[in-house]
Amino acid sequence: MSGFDLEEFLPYQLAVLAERVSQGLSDLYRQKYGLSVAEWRVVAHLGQSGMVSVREIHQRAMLGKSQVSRAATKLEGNGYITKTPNPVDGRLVSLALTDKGKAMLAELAPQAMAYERRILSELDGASEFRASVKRLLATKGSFGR
Amino acid sequence: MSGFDLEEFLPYQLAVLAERVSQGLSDLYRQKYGLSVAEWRVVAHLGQSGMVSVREIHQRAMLGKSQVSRAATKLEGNGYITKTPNPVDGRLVSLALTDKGKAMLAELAPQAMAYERRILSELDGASEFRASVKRLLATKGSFGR
DNA sequence: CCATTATCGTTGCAATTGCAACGAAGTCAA
DNA sequence: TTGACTTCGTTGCAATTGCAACGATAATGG
Repeated sequence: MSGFDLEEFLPYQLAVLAERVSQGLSDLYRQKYGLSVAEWRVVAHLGQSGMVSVREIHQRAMLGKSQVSRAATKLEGNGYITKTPNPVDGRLVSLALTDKGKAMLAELAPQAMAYERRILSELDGASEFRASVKRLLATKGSFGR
Repeated sequence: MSGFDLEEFLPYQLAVLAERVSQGLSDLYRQKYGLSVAEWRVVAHLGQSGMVSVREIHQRAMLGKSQVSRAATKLEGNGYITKTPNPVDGRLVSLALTDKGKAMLAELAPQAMAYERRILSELDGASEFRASVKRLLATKGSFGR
């Protein structure tokens, strides 16, 4: 009717694709460990960063402050991470993986990477696709304003 | 620490990218018409399909039944669409744009397409990127199971 | 024709979420 | 040092969401 086709519209396609990919991945860590997306991201981030504040994860993992705070509380309750006040700056709370948390990540990480490989194997020009994604992500600030 | 880098992880990148793109777009239609994402998708879908049932949109626009139902109710309340029981199958509710709804879409569609162009202009191999996205979307069913 | 089963859209409810407000802690300037 | 201002993390609250249950309608099978 109008010259607008939702199914050919990039923002829509990206939303659907991201949702699908995220869903498939979440099956991995939800089934076995009951993690939410936010919890998974916190754990994954801690895996590479060692000991970080809530704020740092909030910024780098694209999660709201509340999400990180609540995810951290729950992860602590399950024994996957520790929360300790930063001795230098009392406002900060340092998060770190426990041994149990590390073990969980050690099991999940290979599966996650295999999942990623499975997705990319659908593509011929996978490397160019990834480059495009990174290129778009590098555009700081929403595209709109 | 572990060999897992969240920021280089495709599912994460896709989620962030989709969120960003969606956010920028939503600024367009939220500011002027107060539409939610679900409402926008319903309107956009109706723009090309004419008269469709709730269920059809539910399937094709990747929205939950509840989302479509509630979006439709609100859109009807604002005078953008009509809801009429299907005379052939009494279970179905046919949705269609009103003139007011068509006018809104006629104004928003060009802006949305311009926004899409702006995003793609960030890329050199834009067409290949789009092809990859479509290719991945064509993979029916979550990648996981 | 009737009984069973399936489908559609709505709605109640519980869980999740974002937002704003808050207290605690730190910074800065006078 | 003190007072105003900023930053960090948590929490209360309202809004949004998904899920399941429901009533209404249609399809199926005997």
